[in-house]
Amino acid sequence: MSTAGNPSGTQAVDRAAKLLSEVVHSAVPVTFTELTAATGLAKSTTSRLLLALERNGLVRRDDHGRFLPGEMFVSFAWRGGADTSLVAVAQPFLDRLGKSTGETINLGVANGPQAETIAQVDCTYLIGGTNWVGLSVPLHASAIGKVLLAHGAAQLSAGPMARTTDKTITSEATLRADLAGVRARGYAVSDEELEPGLITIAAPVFRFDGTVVAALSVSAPTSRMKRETAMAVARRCVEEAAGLSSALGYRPRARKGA
Amino acid sequence: MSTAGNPSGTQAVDRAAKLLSEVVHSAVPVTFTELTAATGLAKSTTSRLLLALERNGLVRRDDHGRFLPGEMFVSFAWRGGADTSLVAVAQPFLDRLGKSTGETINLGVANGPQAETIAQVDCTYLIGGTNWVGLSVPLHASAIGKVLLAHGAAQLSAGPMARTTDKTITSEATLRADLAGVRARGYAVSDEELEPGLITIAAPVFRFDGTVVAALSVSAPTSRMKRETAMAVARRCVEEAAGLSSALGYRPRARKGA
DNA sequence: GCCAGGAGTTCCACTTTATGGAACTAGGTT
DNA sequence: AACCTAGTTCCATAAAGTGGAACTCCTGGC
Repeated sequence: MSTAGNPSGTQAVDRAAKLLSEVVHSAVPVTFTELTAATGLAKSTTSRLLLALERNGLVRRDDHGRFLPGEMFVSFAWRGGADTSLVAVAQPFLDRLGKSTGETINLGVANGPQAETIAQVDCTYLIGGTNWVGLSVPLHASAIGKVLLAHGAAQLSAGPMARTTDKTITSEATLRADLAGVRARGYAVSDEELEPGLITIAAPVFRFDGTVVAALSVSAPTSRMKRETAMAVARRCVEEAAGLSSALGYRPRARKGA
Repeated sequence: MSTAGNPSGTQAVDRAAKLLSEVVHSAVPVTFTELTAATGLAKSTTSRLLLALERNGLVRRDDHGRFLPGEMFVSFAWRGGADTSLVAVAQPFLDRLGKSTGETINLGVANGPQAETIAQVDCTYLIGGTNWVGLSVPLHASAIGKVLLAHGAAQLSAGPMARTTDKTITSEATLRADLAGVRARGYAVSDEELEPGLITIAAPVFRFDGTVVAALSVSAPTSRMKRETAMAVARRCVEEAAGLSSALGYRPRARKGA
């Protein structure tokens, strides 16, 4: 009647999915009336579809009759769905960042007293990063590690900080100052601190509750990462990390979602 | 054609939901063919419905074209859907336990060095527990706390253990022995260890990965909780806790789900 | 206690939309 | 190259979904 133009014939399912999406993406329980308004469907249609969704465990009602995501979502979440699918959610953001910078992109998380790379997009040049997925690097020397440290997502192990290049930060005071900078700027830089000739910039990925769960990074040889380039790259990196955070339910300042 | 007898007219949505359910509840990615077989739908129908689900972010395909839960599920999980909905999932189990014992039922989780009550069903007697939701109790003196401790879901704070009654366990060795008993028996008992005249029995609630996330408890005045009653109550409590665990995706011994 | 108004569900004639067999396309295997 | 197997697109058919109106159930006002 109004939306028109469905690629193929699946109106009922599409409408049901739209309702579901409203329910799931809302931060608070949604009322029947809000749903009819949001989707523009007739009351009768909305009612029937919601009943079907409820019957199938896709939505449930709270004690005021408002709609919440159903058993299927909850069960998925409890089964650890989130833990196993960070890479999948992140992929589009990595790809985009890779396309716009041309450099090697990585996603890293804390793994004990190290930073582990869990996803990568290869650079478009002949000279660049090899495959780092599965590799763990020292927290204090890598950009990803510094982001995780700066936001309390990882803790340094007790021992002294290993030196891997002559630029590696090994003093606790220097590191502390650097981490403060990371928080202030919104991104971390490792300028030949891990390997000579390698510059990496990394930005934090936040979860719904504001905690940092991962870091997104761009790595390039010093030859391709001059000061001005670095600024632009850092901005893009922060942008994509913010996009990913948002996909994970992070809402920067507001407490109640739209 | 076969299933027949739908309460009301929503075939397409029901079928789509069934497909979705297969995908979400499977431990591993599901192939197109498995889905046609599992649901008994025509290839063309399956194809159209899956396309619709995919278009709406309810399923996605891995690189082999197999189906996985989509962005909507992942996003829900990352937003902490699990954290906020334990009570909702648990409610039916609490209610059932409350109905069959008539006593005060609680659900508790670890909160720092204490056990916090997050849900309750009031007892059917005039004399019984007041409202404990939101209250935190010492780990070593409460049944819920002992369950959490016994399964590594909570850690005692460093200081000495506070005595609240003359039966409170305050020696580390005694507590350690008691916790071993909790693991062996499958439930914990606090017999006037928190408050004189109060007996509580608690059983662990497991998550998909076998870790304990909460404890389910039955509390009664000593006057109503004699030895034989206690045994029956403990059995019911363990039963319901197991049911709840199962709802959270926990599969006791098997690794692969049904 | 009764009536008014809002919220949601059920009914039913209408017709749009989903259905499934068959034809078709895309990979992979012998 | 011929032959499977897996999956998508087509299309006539009819079954399923649609929405307006009637109906039921609450809730609050007076």
